[in-house]
Amino acid sequence: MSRMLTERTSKYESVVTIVDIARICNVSTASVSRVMTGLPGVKAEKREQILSTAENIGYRPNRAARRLVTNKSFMFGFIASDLRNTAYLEYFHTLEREVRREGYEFLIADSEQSVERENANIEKMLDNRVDGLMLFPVSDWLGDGNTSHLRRLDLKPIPVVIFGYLKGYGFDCILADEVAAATHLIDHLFDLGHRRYLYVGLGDLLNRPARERWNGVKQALTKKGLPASALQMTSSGSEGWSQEILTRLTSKMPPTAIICVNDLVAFQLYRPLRDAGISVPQDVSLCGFGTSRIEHTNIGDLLMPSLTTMDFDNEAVAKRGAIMLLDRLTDPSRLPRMSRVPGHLLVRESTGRAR
Amino acid sequence: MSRMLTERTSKYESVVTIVDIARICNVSTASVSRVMTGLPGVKAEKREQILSTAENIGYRPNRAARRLVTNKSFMFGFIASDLRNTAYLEYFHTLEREVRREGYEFLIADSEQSVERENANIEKMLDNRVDGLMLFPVSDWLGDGNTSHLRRLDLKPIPVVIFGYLKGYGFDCILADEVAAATHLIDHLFDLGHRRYLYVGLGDLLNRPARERWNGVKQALTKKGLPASALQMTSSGSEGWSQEILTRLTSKMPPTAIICVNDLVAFQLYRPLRDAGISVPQDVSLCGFGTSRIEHTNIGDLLMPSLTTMDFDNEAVAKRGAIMLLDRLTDPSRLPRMSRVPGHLLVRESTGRAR
DNA sequence: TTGAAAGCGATACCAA
DNA sequence: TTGGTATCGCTTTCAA
Repeated sequence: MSRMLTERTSKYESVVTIVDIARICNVSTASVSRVMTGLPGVKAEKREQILSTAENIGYRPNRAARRLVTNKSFMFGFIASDLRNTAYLEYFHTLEREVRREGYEFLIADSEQSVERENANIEKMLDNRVDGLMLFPVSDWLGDGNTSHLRRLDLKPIPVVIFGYLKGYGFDCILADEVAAATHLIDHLFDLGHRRYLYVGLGDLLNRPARERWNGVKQALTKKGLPASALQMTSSGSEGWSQEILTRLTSKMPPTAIICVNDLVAFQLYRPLRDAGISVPQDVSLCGFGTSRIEHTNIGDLLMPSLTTMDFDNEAVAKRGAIMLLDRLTDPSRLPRMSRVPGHLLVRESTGRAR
Repeated sequence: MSRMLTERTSKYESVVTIVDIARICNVSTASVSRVMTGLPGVKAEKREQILSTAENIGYRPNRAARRLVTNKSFMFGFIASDLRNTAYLEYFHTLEREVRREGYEFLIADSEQSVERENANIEKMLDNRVDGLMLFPVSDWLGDGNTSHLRRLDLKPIPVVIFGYLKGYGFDCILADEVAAATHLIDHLFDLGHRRYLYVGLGDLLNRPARERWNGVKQALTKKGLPASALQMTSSGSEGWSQEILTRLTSKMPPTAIICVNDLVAFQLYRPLRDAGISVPQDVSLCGFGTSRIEHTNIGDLLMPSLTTMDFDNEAVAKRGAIMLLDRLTDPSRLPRMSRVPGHLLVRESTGRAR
């Protein structure tokens, strides 16, 4: 602290407070505060003077002090289940834009797929008295139903929007409609004449979106009276499972359409299929879920053939989520909602008529 | 505020403070504070009692109050020049890991390529009294030298690390060595027998990394006594410029190697080249800069042929940046440094011997 | 329309 | 090893 004071006498500007302004303008700190917070009850002339001296001496309100007395932080918390996933960027970007005009700042934390870390992050956010929380729950990825630590959060009078699926709590939820997406995809393939399908999952037996996609595929096929075959893999290299797929493709009754749990998995099939002399979509149709983008460029568009996929509009999800949070902020007593955003089919080159 | 109080009597837990603990344990708030901050000078027995009652009644220190009195925020600021760029994720992820154990939280903001917004973000961070700031300057992208607003930041006694290039200020800088990277790339191609090169930039005449890459290419070629030809484009669609490239490739003395300003630009050439019947690397070698990753998967690896590129280790950059910040935190008087991290060449299928 | 003063919830100094 | 208390910068009654 004392070093701080000596530093202030060095090259650094000193920090000014409302007391300085009050002294200069010969008014009370109360009046300065009224002006700074935009409250009425200060004569226009004084207001002007206060505003201009504040500007002149470079006054900036101390957020910590303001937070302490108002018990509001003017901050939102954003907790991602795994920030390495680029989809969060799109979410965050949109969310930030949506609430920026309301003057909120963002505290961000990464749970890295760990329930313990998620809990610690929530505690941090509460310690900071965030005015609202956007939470991408780890439970969506681990699928072990381990959500009891969220009970404590539910007891707090703070608006929370869950970006994912969670029931039994008083939170608003927003998520993509995976089942409907799977249904659309099957419809598309069915219309092209496909009757034998192969679903390829990858190390995602517990992952909620992947599970819902698979369920959606099964339901849709069952409704059409068709059998569904799934390949669930856990390895991360493409070696083993792509080999297995090739084997099935060269069997007596091979699948004519392959549905991958996500675009990335589909991408990894391009090379093994080409090396085996199997053409897409002439020999087999290929499609995925969710669009992999890098700076506005769809990777699935670049590949040859370009990949048919069920795209989810992350921006739309984020916008709806932001609205949910803002709504709850103004009316904390409203009933919690769960909202599912439909995806849309991007038909590209990788799907064609069944041979 | 009154609503808050009524709410506290409803389903929500009430908020506890050190006063509550002090009363229950029959000690002063000073002692409680000492225990909570881990300071010595409290008898073991009392310490135990305080700790357990704190645990029991669910006490959590109020960050705002602590910040106000200590004049430290225990927060770092992270200002990205454009968060839509996925590279920031890798940076943030690593930075967060590196400083997490020190107990810092993260305030995040997006400048969206706007100097005005960058300045507003800096003000926000200062208002929050962040203990350190990681700034990706917009000037690196706009290249208009508009950095005067950073002077005010330079006058503050707060550690800042610039992730990018900036001179004339007292900040530490960390960035990738683009010129050396370009040199390596040329060396690689030269060794393969290439003598006629085409550099393809895209809407990045002002973008600092792109400029440095082009400069590096020019320098390297000049040193070898070779001419350099560049194509600078501003359109975002690949239509016009890819046509121009095809024209050059079918001219009398066509380039045998194409160097793209980044991987994404290279990706967009795959289709037009294939459609024109030009094979890579048989007819022309192709390479880029920077690796485009989606969740650990290198896109350049998936494409056929896979793309040769100069990769930059964002994790290494982030780690060095974190160390710089931590170093300056402990010794504010050290001289500012500028550190360049070398890239490394990923030789893949898209480059081969000159024909 | 104004100002005096009482907090907000911690920390840290000083005396005991 | 303790406790009393001033303090951080601001908001917000309450009286004037």
